[in-house]
Amino acid sequence: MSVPRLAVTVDLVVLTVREQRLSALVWRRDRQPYENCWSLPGGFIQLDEDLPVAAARLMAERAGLADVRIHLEQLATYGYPDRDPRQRVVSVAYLGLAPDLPASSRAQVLWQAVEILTEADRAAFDHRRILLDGIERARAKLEYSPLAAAFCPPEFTVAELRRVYEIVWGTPLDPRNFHRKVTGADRFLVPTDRTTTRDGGRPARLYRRGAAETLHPPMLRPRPLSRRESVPAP
Amino acid sequence: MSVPRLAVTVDLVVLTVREQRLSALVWRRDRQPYENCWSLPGGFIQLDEDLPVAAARLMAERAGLADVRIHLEQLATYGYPDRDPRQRVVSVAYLGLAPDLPASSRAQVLWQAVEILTEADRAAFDHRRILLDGIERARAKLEYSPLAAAFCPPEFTVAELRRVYEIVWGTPLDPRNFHRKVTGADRFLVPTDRTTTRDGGRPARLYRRGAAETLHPPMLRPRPLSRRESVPAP
DNA sequence: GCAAAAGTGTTTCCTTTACACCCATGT
DNA sequence: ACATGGGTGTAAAGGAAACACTTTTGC
Repeated sequence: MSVPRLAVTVDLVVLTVREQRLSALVWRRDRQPYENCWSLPGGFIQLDEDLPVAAARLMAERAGLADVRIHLEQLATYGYPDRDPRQRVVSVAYLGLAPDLPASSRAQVLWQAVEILTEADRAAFDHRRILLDGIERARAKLEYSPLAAAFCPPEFTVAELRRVYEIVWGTPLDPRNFHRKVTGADRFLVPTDRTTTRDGGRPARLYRRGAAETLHPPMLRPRPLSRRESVPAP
Repeated sequence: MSVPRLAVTVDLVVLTVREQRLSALVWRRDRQPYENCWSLPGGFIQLDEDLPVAAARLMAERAGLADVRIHLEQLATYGYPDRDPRQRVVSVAYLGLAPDLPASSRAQVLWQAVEILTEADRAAFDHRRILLDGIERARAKLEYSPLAAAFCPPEFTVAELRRVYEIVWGTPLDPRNFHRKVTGADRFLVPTDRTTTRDGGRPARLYRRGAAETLHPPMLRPRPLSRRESVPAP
């Protein structure tokens, strides 16, 4: 028996926080299939190319984000037979978290708020599913990793970091308790000797990312409320 | 330019708890490459086959676990160019968690304790790396999901479940507090009206898996101890 | 001075931990 | 009777949430 060979792509879910919205980098399609839909930036991998290398190359070539240090991690692989009507394609999705960068110079590539992308399904292929998986991964990662800082510029204030959490999770957080938690977490933030007043009010200390790879203790997002108790009658 | 086409495989990390050890299902290789090494069960995907379908098929064909309800989830995808010396192969790894089952009838497929597999590197390809990733995923999943029960038979006691946690994490747990936590977690366990004395002592209630997909509150594994404090002088 | 945002202290509540103690079986 | 493991009660310790209050800037 012969071994079937398939086309393999890497697709990129690149997220950022801009204008108070969680946004993703999308490609506006101007031809079939899925003309006038959006798709994730991506492309075929080369025969001699490792997967993370392909992801970095496509980040430059198709997302227009060359020479930018962006956190990139593998998300998942999608391969059901009819996901691309032209041919069988297995796609390895990567998740990228970026600070608020200018979009690519190409008009075809733009940042778009994720609510707009996910509410009306104008997505090509199964890219809405992939985007949703990437968003959920990002939300979960903020709890146990210091990756919220990947959405921030190299130096940032605690309040800016808090706004990242609030926007990605869609939940308000207490500024005082948040401050204590993140400054107390082990090697999450390293203070600089500089401050800024760019957010108004009293000058805020600027921080840089620390060396932590996981957060101890974690920053748990408020849960909807899960216990079976109700208020007992008096 | 033409689209490169690659061979795509699914490889299986199937874990179980047997004889007080976390064990994986491995294939004993009797030919080149990597003759006399172990490899993970797996195989090429078919052209018209979805990835989870291929994983289920290979679980039956190559792992010898047909008609067994085993939790299967995608682990990660491995694709660096030289991982298979014969040809470029991209491999989508799946993680399976199984109760203590008899091994396949085929002598080539057997359960092996993971410490033995990972300590001396007699692994084919990058299968040691894949196995380690699968083990870490399983350890992490026990915290936030009810998947520990996937290692147990359909009906099990709290103590049997606790032994799963202890063996997978390699940590002793307080039986009393463990009992309270798992029986208190929302829809983790549903009590039956039956008991067993198969572990000796007072009869223990038998439970079945509940409908929960995540654990609230989570079962956090004891952390090594991370704070920077030391004992201050009096 | 006043508004605005940063940051600290304190109280309350709740979860987790440690462990004493009782329970129900096999031998 | 007594050994063995199952299961409950409870007090102490630790962490999170709520929020009053102080600090430091811009205007």
